Amino acid sequence: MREALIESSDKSTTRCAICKIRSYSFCRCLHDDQLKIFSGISTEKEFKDKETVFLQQEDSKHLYNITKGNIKIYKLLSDGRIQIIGFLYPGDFFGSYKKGKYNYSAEAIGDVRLCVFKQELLDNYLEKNMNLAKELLHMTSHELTLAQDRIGVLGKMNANERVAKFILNISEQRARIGWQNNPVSLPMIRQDIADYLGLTLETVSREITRFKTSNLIKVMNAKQIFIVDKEKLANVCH
Amino acid sequence: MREALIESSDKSTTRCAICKIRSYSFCRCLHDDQLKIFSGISTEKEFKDKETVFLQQEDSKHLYNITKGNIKIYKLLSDGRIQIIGFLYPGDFFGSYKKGKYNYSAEAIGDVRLCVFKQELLDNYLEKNMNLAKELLHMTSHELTLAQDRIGVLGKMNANERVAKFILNISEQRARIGWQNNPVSLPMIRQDIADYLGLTLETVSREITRFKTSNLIKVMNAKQIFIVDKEKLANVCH
DNA sequence: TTGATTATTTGATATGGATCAATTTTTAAA
DNA sequence: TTTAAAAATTGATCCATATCAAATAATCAA
Repeated sequence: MREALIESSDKSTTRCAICKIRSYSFCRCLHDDQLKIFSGISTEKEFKDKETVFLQQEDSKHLYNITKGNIKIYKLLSDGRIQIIGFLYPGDFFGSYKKGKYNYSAEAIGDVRLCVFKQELLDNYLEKNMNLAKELLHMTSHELTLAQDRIGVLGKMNANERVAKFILNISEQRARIGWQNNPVSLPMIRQDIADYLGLTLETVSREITRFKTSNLIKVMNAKQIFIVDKEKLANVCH
Repeated sequence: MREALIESSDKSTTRCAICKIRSYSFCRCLHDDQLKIFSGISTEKEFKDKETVFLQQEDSKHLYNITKGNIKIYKLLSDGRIQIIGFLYPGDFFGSYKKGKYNYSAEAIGDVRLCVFKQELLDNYLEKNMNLAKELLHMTSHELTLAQDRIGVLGKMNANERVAKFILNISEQRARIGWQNNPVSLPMIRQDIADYLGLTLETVSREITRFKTSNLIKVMNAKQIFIVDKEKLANVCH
């Protein structure tokens, strides 16, 4: 778990002020004068591709906010089966703001930059700032609705529908943070998509091929997918 | 959607003070003097078996807290497929405390009593009471971890494991609110269990029969299951 | 570059759970 | 009670997806 501390406390007083993803993050509710204090209770760290941020069984001491790159959070069954809970984007937070154990493991996909909050410090700050508490509540609540959507996908949808929904979701997610959303770039490998959708990598590959054959998408390369007919793709999954 | 208003505002000033499930609910953080005010911003309503509390597409205006009975929350796909998101117990809350649409539909299982909060009123009260906001954040965060656990179950576990985990979860849930947890009583029908676990009712029935045959459980009747060997049952699913 | 490793696609076969169907049990109504 | 309706069980068959296997493509290190 190599971690590089990027900015010292001296400079970091202005880190939040110049943060490019703040408008997508829970700290967007803070006023300019609060940002200075807030910069002080967080540090920024970098992680390389496949580097572990934390493991499920570890004591939870931090809350993380993604400022650059993607994170995958996953659960491991005792026999090695993996379930990926989510692929996270800049502005998403993960970890835990209360004591206990982490509920999942977190790993970097590609180069990642994270804003790290110590639990107690964040908790203390919440105490003084109702806006932040409410914003965190809103975002956690939103996470919950996303998780519930996924329960619906995994419980009732077939392979065809799951893959279609995945492609559309990724596209929407990217649009949300102002990134190019067509072609959709998939930073994760097929095995990860499979572990996310509760399928095997072979099935994922076959379904993508099927969408390609029926001209709903174009596969530029394994990690770049161009949506040719968004409407038809949407019809597949609802 | 017949709804019976149980207590008038006059008497309700003490309703929270005598509430038996408050210690399991997000309002447990309130002091005695705050309870009087809190009673004023909520009303209690009763629902009968199979009665709808709200539907997914409706504008979300209320947050509900269960004081008696069970609620099932579910999603409906366009072709009629149902995914049950959760079975809720006294002390659990559901609905929405922010404007928008409900993310699922809610229906009573058996006779149910609910504490109903109007969004704006609750939101205003949150503004004045940091403890309550933090408690709601904690509980929402806990809901999120439960939802993530379910993603793991639905994404990676087979029928055998899902049913075992379901029985154990229900048992633990009941223990949590101080109810008898063995034999486990299942208030919902097999179809509901199937729609919760992403299986068919036939498969659920067969798996229960299998556990019965291999002496892990005793089926007193369809809705009462006695766990004979908790350890072995737990070994099935982790 | 070249070989080695990793990722992806495609094919053949197996299987867990769905589907279809019939019977039994339980619950509710008359 | 008796009957009707709903819920649950059990059996037979089918199919979507997993598994096993091989070929191809992309990436990385030397």
